Amino acid sequence: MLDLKFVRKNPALVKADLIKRGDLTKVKWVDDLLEYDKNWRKLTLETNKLREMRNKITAEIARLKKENKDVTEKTKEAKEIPLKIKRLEQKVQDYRKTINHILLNLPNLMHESVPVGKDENDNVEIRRWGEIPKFDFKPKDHIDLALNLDLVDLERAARVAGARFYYLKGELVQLNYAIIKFALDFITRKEFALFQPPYMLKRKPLEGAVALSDFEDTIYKIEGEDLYMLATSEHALLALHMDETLDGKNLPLRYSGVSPCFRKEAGTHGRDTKGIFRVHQFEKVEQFVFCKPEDSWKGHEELITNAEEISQKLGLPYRIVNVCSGDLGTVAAKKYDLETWLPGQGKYREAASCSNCTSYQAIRSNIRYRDKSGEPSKFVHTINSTLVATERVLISVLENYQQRDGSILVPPVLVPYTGVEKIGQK
RNA sequence: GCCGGGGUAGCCAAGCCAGGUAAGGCGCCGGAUUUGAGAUCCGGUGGCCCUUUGGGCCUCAAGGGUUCGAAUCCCUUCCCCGGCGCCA
Repeated sequence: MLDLKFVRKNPALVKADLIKRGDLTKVKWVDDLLEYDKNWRKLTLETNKLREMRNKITAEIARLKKENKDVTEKTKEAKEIPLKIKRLEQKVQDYRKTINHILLNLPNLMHESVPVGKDENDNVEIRRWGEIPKFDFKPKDHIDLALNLDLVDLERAARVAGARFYYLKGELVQLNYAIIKFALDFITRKEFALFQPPYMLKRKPLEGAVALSDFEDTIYKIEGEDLYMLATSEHALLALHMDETLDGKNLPLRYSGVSPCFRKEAGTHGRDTKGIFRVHQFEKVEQFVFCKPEDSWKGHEELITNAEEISQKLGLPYRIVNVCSGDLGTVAAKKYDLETWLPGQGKYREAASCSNCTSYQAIRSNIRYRDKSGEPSKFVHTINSTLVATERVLISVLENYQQRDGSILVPPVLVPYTGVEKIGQK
């Protein structure tokens, strides 16, 4: 979320950003926020004055008792204060809750390079890599390819778990783990520290990472417990340093998480319903960086470069788009999507996503750093990016490496991991 | 899941039984001293608010209660350690 002190000083800036996002209803919230903040500060001061008075009388009583003097008079005087404090405190808390609620629902400030636009159609392509493969036959989509080779079972998955679930089978399971291991080796060489995080998180750490609407739209809740299924290891890696003040000389902290990801995919009915493109669970290797504010934009470029390098090594053509203001999401200040070419669909589709969240997650999660002892702490910046989301990569490999006979060549860099050069050879 | 012991500042800890200004040590930062380093000495070392060379409030795992006053007493929850149980 935004820093209250920042909004206090720069309300016009915050409003202008909301207009750029096309989020006009929230513009008025900024004025409301300032009003609540004013009242909150006024009552906080009053409460503190009362506390001061109480503390003084209390100390007086302690002193008199030590001298064995009568305290009934003072005690009577003191008895009246706590009730007043309690009443005021309640109001202070109410204001604070309202303020926090507004802050939690205001989106991040965007970087100036974010294109203004309404939806994904306004995203701006900034570069392409790779030759779009030419086939001397009509390329199949990943569903036909996988079903023909008996590499997935979607019907039985639907019967036992529902739509958007799948059984991966045989060599596709091997390929899946080959990609994960390949990615882990890659990111280890880049000196990222590996983490396999908890696959469930409590509400509080999650609130530090995501927009509140995500709790309804994307995140699965465990019934009867304060636990939520992990939607991405990004959330668990952020939570790792919740409420901590990091030592500035250890920054940046470069982490990589590997985990399954569980998502409700609410509101996507009718889109990408077939196959394993949009599913309720998948595996992902993630990059996550805690850094100083002045380093986050450079870091953002580094993470997308890493994701691109993986696609290049796998030989998968892709393009990078700069996601526009209307499609950006609440927490990111800027986001690149990496879209790989899918011959079966004849278009580029999202395979990875790289966001600079600036201080937005750090403030929500209360993660600071300090350069020198005695200096005031500052909020860190956080950056996250997919390295590989395995199911999306599986689709891309299947479609780009398909052969006329329906078999699939294994990308050369994966052969050491799969032990075979071709999938589905009779 | 049951029984027992715990959670105090960046870290280690005293205080809790018996309510009355959060000891002490380490680390770190700054200063003094020194040719330099070390040793020594002095000061600092979380968050918030205000009329900001200053002042005040909050902070002893979290939340509530009792009290003029709670780290200390009572209740609830979370987490850690040990033992038992269960277990891939």
